Amino acid sequence: MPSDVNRRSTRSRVTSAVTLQQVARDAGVSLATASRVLSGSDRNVKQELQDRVLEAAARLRYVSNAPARALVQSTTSLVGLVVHDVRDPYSAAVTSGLMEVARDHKLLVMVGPAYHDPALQTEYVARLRAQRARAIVLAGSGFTGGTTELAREVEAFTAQGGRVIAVSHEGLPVDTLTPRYRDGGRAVARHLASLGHTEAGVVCGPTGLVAVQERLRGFVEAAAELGLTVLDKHCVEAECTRDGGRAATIRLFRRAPELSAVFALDDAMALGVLAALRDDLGRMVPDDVSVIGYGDFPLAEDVTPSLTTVHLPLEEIGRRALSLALGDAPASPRQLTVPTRLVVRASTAAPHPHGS
Amino acid sequence: MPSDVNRRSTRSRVTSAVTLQQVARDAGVSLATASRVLSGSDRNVKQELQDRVLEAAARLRYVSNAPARALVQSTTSLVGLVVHDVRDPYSAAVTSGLMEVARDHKLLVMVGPAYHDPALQTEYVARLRAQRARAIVLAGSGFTGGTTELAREVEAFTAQGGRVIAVSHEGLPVDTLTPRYRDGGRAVARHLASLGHTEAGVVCGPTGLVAVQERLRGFVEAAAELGLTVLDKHCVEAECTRDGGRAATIRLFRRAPELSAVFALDDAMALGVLAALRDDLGRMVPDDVSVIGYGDFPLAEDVTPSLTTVHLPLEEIGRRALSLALGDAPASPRQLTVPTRLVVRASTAAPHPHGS
DNA sequence: AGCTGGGCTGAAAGCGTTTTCCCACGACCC
DNA sequence: GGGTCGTGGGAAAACGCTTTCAGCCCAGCT
Repeated sequence: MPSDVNRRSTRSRVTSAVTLQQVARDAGVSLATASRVLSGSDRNVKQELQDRVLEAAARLRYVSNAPARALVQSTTSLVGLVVHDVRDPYSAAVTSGLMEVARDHKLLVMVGPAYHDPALQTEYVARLRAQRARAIVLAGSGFTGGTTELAREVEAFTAQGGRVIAVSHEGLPVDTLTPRYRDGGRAVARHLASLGHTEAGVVCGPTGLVAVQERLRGFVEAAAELGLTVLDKHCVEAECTRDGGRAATIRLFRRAPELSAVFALDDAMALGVLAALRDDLGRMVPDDVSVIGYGDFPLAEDVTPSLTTVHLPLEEIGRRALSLALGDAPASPRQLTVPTRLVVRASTAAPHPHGS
Repeated sequence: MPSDVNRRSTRSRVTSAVTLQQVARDAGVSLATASRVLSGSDRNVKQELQDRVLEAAARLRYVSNAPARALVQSTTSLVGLVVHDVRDPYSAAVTSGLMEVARDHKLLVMVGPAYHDPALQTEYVARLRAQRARAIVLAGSGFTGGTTELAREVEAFTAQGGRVIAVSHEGLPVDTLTPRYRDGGRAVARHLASLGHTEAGVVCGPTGLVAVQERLRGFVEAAAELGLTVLDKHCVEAECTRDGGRAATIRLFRRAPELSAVFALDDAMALGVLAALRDDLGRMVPDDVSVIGYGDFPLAEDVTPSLTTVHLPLEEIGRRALSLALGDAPASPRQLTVPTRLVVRASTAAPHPHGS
């Protein structure tokens, strides 16, 4: 075995990476043979040479240069994921599910937060296109409008052979995966009606978001059918945070102190609803007021009382999105859905008799 | 302008990506000139040619092939981040901070969860090395031992010119960034002592984790100095979750019902402590018992009562880690620290007079 | 014995960039 | 007016890999 290799691995400030050429030389074979052994080609290589190559590669801690590989194979093992904000538990759940699949396929995941900014999202897709990512999952929660630049960029990406899956988006010419938000809203109405509630208030997020619109719509539709009264003025809008929910609840009960149930269109807001009822309004949940959230984020189970809410299978969405992205491209964009499901916990109960 | 370019952009199932060669041809210049214009070279190019190239590039929606670029420049715009679990709020905070810096430098971030598994971590570093990532931040929270394979891999990465920053790790030959956990523990003891507490219990996470050990150590040291009694048997260990904290608290108060203060070594556990005191033990916080957490995760402010806890500047750690990684490599590995800080909220108060 | 064919190996092309090197062209100076 | 320099453009090499293609060797057949 040649000794110049050893010399190079001794003490220099920065050695450049070990190349396949070096492995080949070290094993006494040609570049081609080394490549065949290490890149899992279908060509046979005699056992002895194989061993020599593997041994040399291990000794030098060789890992193949992915960019070089990408260049010749014109495909990478990279996938991109665009989320709203990595700190947001919804984004985190989708990410986690997606990474599970990524690991099975030995793919690396590039994650980028878009903070609900279409321009950021577009820029990010462009950079993923430059990287020749194999697939992109857009899970930054869809806004209505402002997506034509994004659509252009997505088109350029798919044109060069990349696959894109959008979650809860609309207006993109790609496969789209959407939770059945409306079903969840309907289930909430059914649940409240079946408990005997006759009137409910809604604490609502920004109505510009598709997800919010759909949740509300399902709820209102079903409520109407079931005789559950939901007045427009009992539907207060606020920021999609705990504080937003709290403030909204205070406003809501100032207008309608007699309400026996509140539906928060998001779990974070539901937390605020609980806080407001307990700390600001002195109402017991669920004895005086029932509270329902939407999303079923990890803490929903842990708060007191534990939160009745609509479960979104976010990890499943992440898994499914990437699985789809790695499968064959369909002839034309598909609209796919995932089910939502009401999870009844301790924050809902029959209304207090004195109320009605 | 040649028309074969237009033809190619019409309707074929999968067009391969636009290349610089095509842009050059389209602009009527050489490959070299096109490259100089688009890659921000320092060579001058006459204004007219520049315009032609830029116009062609925009028209074709050209983005340069990052792998090809990486090959020739032998550097990429990719950085790797290893966390424990993307769903974990601590990991998320570090990630978020790091991504901020990444965006400023136009870097893409590859995130991988290691789930406290050294082997996974090692494999991940190897794959990032293959990608020729520019830097890696290891923020998967350090375990004691089992890291020699990881160290090897990290060394191979730095040998090929990559930079590595470890957060809360030990035993790696790279710059290490660690919160001053012990200071935080000391501050907790001081706070409790100054409120007049004379004895405290501890709800403790897995003692195998460096972070846990240090937090506890600082607390115990300072407690001893200040005359705050912390008996070994009042130090109960459990899983680092809400449920773990809850169960541990019940055990703790069965042994020592007279305790006026509990220090949970992690906020998630502190939530469990609050739940146990309220729901299982019927104690008021902070009137009957003071509770302190550690970590200051986003919800600490939102629970009731809001949680006094030790703030870890996780986003700052993320930012700083990547900034360090992008800076010059020091002659020898540095040990860097970030401050921790007690945040006093509503879960701590002077002990109830009837107790002492 | 001479040929054929199968099984392996190695030389070389090519992937899309950046960058070096060389050349042409004016301007400038003596 | 001829050399020298500076400026800007293009040809070609190089990056590290995969893969095609040609070549070698030996077994098997006629």
